[in-house]
Formats: sequence, C-alpha cells, structure tokens
Amino acid sequence: MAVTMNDVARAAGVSLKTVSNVLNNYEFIRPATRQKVLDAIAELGYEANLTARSLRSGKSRMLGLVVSDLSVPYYAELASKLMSAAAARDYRVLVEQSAATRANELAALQGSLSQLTDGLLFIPLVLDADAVAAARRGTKPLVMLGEHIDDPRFDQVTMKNVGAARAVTAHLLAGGRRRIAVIGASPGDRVGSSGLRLAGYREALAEEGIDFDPALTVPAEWRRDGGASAVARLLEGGQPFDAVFGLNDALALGAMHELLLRGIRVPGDAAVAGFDDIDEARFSSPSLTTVAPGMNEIAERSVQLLIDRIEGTEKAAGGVHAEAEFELRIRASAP
Amino acid sequence: MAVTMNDVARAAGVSLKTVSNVLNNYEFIRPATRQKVLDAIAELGYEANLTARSLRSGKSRMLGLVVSDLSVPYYAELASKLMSAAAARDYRVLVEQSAATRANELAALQGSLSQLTDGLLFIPLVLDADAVAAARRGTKPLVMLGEHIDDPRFDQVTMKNVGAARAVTAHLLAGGRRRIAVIGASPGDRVGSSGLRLAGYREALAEEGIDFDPALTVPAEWRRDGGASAVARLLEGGQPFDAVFGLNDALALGAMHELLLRGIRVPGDAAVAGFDDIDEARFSSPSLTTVAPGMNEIAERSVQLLIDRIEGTEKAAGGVHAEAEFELRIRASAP
DNA sequence: CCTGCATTCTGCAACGATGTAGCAGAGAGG
DNA sequence: CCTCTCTGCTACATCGTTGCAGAATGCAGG
Repeated sequence: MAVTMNDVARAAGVSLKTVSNVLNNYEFIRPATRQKVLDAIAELGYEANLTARSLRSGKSRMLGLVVSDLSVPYYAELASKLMSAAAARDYRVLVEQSAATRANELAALQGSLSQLTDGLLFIPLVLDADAVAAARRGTKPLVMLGEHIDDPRFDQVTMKNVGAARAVTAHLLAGGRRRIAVIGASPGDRVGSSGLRLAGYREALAEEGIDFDPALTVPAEWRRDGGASAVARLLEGGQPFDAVFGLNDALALGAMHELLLRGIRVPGDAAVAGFDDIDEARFSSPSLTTVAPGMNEIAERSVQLLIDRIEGTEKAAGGVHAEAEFELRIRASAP
Repeated sequence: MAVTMNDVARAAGVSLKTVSNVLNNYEFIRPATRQKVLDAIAELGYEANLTARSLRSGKSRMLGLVVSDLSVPYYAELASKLMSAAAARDYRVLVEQSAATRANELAALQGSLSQLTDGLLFIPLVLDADAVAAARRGTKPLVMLGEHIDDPRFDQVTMKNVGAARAVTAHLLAGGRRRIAVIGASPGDRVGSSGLRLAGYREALAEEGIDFDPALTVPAEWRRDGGASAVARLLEGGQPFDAVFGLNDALALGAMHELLLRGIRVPGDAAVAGFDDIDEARFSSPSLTTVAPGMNEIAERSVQLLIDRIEGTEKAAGGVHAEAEFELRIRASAP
C-alpha cells in the first residue's frame, strides 16, 4: 500500500541500494542520478519507513524520558523543553511515567522503553545509584536529571541547588529577616534536592553568623497542600518566624495561601520565597520571589549530552557532570 | 547480542515459529510444549523485539498524541491521564507538540508520527474539519479531543461545555450576582471552547430573564496574564460588575490576582469562577469556584474509543461522539 | 482400510530498509 | 601496456519477527 524504496528504485530506473544511498547522503553518486531519485521520491510521495530503518540500523532516533508524573507542572515544563530540544536535533521523545515506583523505574531502565529508544533521560526518585548501575550494565546511554542520585559513574545534568538556595536565603537575610522557616526538609537531610537546598540555606545563615534552628525546618510533601499544612503546624507549634522558604514553588504557594488565610500579611508579617520559578509564581498574589534554576539550559544540555553519547561524539570514560546557572527572581512576596 | 526468538527455539528444542505461536497465544499448542518454551524464555531472559514485530505486523501498540504545548497544565494533566489509560491497555503514547502551528498540525497528521503509531489522539487548534479530513484520507484511526472542531465525520470525545458553563453561571446568579463579566471570549464567538462556554453563559442569563450585555464580554488570551489584563481593561472601562467568569481557570486566577491587587475583595466585591478545576484552583487564595469537566472520563473514553477503532471492535460508520459529565466545585471565591 | 477433520508443529517467505561485497569503467603511476 | 586506485553503481544477505501453507499425527465415521 505505502510507497517503498523499491517503487522509487523502479520509477527512477536505479537499484534499491542507490535510493538508499541517496537518502543517506552517500558521497559517490552522480548529480544526475541523485536528481532522478529525488524526482521519483517527490513524484511518488515516498516517505522512509522508520520501523524498517530502525530494525535494520538499530537506531530509532527516539529518546526515552522516565519521569514520575507528567501532571506535576515542573516535570511537564521540563518534558516540554526536552521534547523541543530533541526535535531541534531531529529526535523524538517517548515519555514514560514511573509513578515514583521502584518496579516502574526498573522496568523503564531495562524493559521495552530502552529497547525502543537510543538512550534514556532519567529522573530517578526511588532507585539508588547502585540499583541503576546494576540495571543498566552494558546497555544504551543514560543521562540522569534531578538530584536524587549524584554519582560519578553517570552522566548527569543538574541545577545548582546549593548555590541557588544560598542566594534565596541571603536575599531574605538582606531584607532583614532573621528567623527563616524552611519548608520541605528534615533537619538531617543531606542528599537529594531537599538536602542540597537545605545545605545552601545553612551556608547562607552561617555567612551571617546566625545559628541553625532545627525547629524552623519543617518536613512536608512537595505539593501545595504540603506547604499549607507545614505552615499550620509551624504556627500551632508557636515558633516565631519572619520568613518562609519553600523548597519548591508549590510548597511556597501553599504556605502563602495558609498564611493569608490566617490573616498573616505577606510580606509584611512574613516574607515568602520559593524555588523553581514556575509560571504561577508570577501570578500569585502577592507574586512569589523565587529562583529560576535554568530549566532551558538543563533541557538543552541534557539532550545534547545524551545525543553526543548516542552518536559517539562524547567519549569521556567517566560520567560527565553539568550544572546550569540559576537566576534569582525578586517579586512582591519578599522584595 | 540480544537474545532472539531463534535462540529460544534452539534452547527449547522447537521451531522458531512455535516460539512465536506461544508468544501470540496460538490455540493449538500442547501444555508441555508451551511450558518448555516459557522455561527457555525465562532462562535466557528473552524479550520480544518490538521493532521487528512492528515491521512485520504493521502494529506498534503506540498511540500518537498531538497537543499544542505540554507545559500548559491542562494539557499536561490530560496527557498524563491519557498515558495512564493507554498503559492500562498495554499501549504507549508518543507525544508531539504542535505549538498550535498549521504546518506542525498537518505534519503530525500525515508525517512520521502517524507512521509510528496505530492511531492518533488529536487536539486541533488551528486546522479546520475539512483540512483534517483532507489530510487524513484513508489512513489510521483518529480521535479528536477538545472543542475546536465539531464535525460528524470524526470520532470525538468532548466535555459538556455549554452545560457546564450554564451551571457555573447559574450558580453565580443564585448567589445574587447580576452583572457577570465573562473573560476569554468575544461577544460574537459561536464555535470552539469559547463559543460554547459563552453560549452556556447566555443560556443561564436567559433563564433568569437577564439581558446579555456585550460590554461585559472581554476577549483575552487563555493565560493568567490574559485574565489579569482583561480585568484591568474592564475596570478602566468603568463597567460595573459583581462577578467574573473566567472561561478557564488560568484566566480566572489571573483575574482574581488583578482584582486583589487593586483592592477589590473576592468574593465580597466580586465573585470569581473558573472552568477546568486544575489543581491550583484548590490552593489559590481565596480558593477558586470552578467546574471539573470530567477529564478522567475524557481520557478513558478517548483512549478506549481509539483502541476500539484500531482493533476493529468499534465499527460505527460515522463519527462516534461522546461527552463526559461535569461537576461543579463550589469554593471560597464564589460560595 | 480409507477418508476427513481437528490438532500440533514446522519451514519458507516477507515486512522495508541498510551493510557488505563486488563489478565495471576511468584515470594515474610505473 | 599493465596494474592500482577511485568512482558509481548493483546484487545479495540480513535485522527479528509474523503470515501462510502445509506436514505429520491421532481419532472418528463409514
């Protein structure tokens, strides 16, 4: 039914392989022959069968993206940018949702997703480095995103969590705030986004000679309702504070919602700052001070790195680590 | 390198074709033979090569999803649900962003996306029905989502735009509001989401015997900043109003932001209602009254319909149209 | 004992592309 | 004049699976 290379070859009066050579930009073809083939292709409306090409060549020009849940705005935005970056290089992205499940993350690394793609962009949430390394021995390229795993064995593109959190905290301190509550971490966190951002917060405090008060560090699910209930617990615990640093924007927005509900003025009584600079941060009332982690750069560099690995351009033996630049966005919630 | 069916056949002491038959649940195989094959598969860790299967069988068990931009929360959520619904039926979804461009929408309908997939879920934004019909003649199944196109030729799953908008408006009217501004439509809109929702608004007004005032209908881009600037224009135009109906939640949230900025109390001075029930609607301050358009049902039914077409279960000659049920969510912005 | 049918399994061709080998002719070098 | 390399093309095998045709067996019916 569909036009095949054979039909084109017959129409152009050349062999099947010559058509293939034209399509693959083989060097030694006479211009006249090339033109005959191109004319036949145009006339018949031929389009290469990607499945057949993929079977024969072992390449699909598809990248896999493993993410917990696309309905989380941060991941959706990142996925969108990754897809655009890939499209610009003539690659497609096949997304798989892991629901932050061990079984699903493992399945994505080993199963049919990696079979269908030339390499994987992976945002791990439950697997640790050893589990990933074990699952992935001798297979296709893998680039890690996010902060859950930080291991020299893997290629990785991250944001500057520590530096950006330090900058946000320093900004709150510069505004005269002295008791800054942190929402979304436990005082003992050392790894992952929460540990890194908490470390940045502590560095900024230390620079100002302020002691770290564990009572101001409130664990919470990184969602809006987590931020709201963390603030509620903080207030009910009677801890005084003059600023809230949500470790992501959803937490900060939820926290701000709860503060306003209880008649606490923002930024008058308490400043609020977040992390991520999602679109909503500009439109909350008051608009949210936050830090943009350089998502465009993360998307660009991770796609570039993965494709370089696939095409053999990047040959570094160990893992390549890249960090995107951040930018502080000062808005009304913490001027 | 990878284990093939041939290796399994050799290990099990049967023919290649018998292995294939086992995998495809062919009826006439002795239990003992089936077991030998399954054992060999388990022992060797064989996994079927999907590319080869796809080339040979012409089926990929992938659905294409054409959407303008995944970073729009509504689309991201819908995509997430579509992917889950597909996964439950052992299908995968390959997403393509059209950026609401005519060329990209056409390319998605005709190009390699449809070649790689067994059918398409399409949320058109610029193509009209005739253009889609022309682009799609004699190819794979296509299910339309959204309201941009409403045509009996196509399979389509939609929300009850008119009914839901009427319900929201009726709720505002029941709360004593009489001058309800509508944001996101032009008074003359008849088609698409804006036209349908505007029609529902007018129906509710008519039921209460209230005249439609075109001055209260303000066009705007369906984004937060669109809602904000529409409210600004409304206020600067001096039109009195006691409620704002944003034709989606982003518009309503942007509008509410602008109202609060200008010291107008919500819901005291003006009630605000939206449409979509995105996650943020629960967490804005005040929380947003809106209508949930039944996105789960839309995702389930559209995936089911598409797969039924692909597998030949659904044989209706014309287009099948389905509408999901909506649910009014009454919150603080318009109690 | 033969025929017919259901059951169980096998072998070959084919899906549509690319890789490898090789052939013929032109020009270069000895 | 004979080899050797480069150019431009063709033929054939191959990627890993499934569709089709058919072989071999057992069993029932006449």
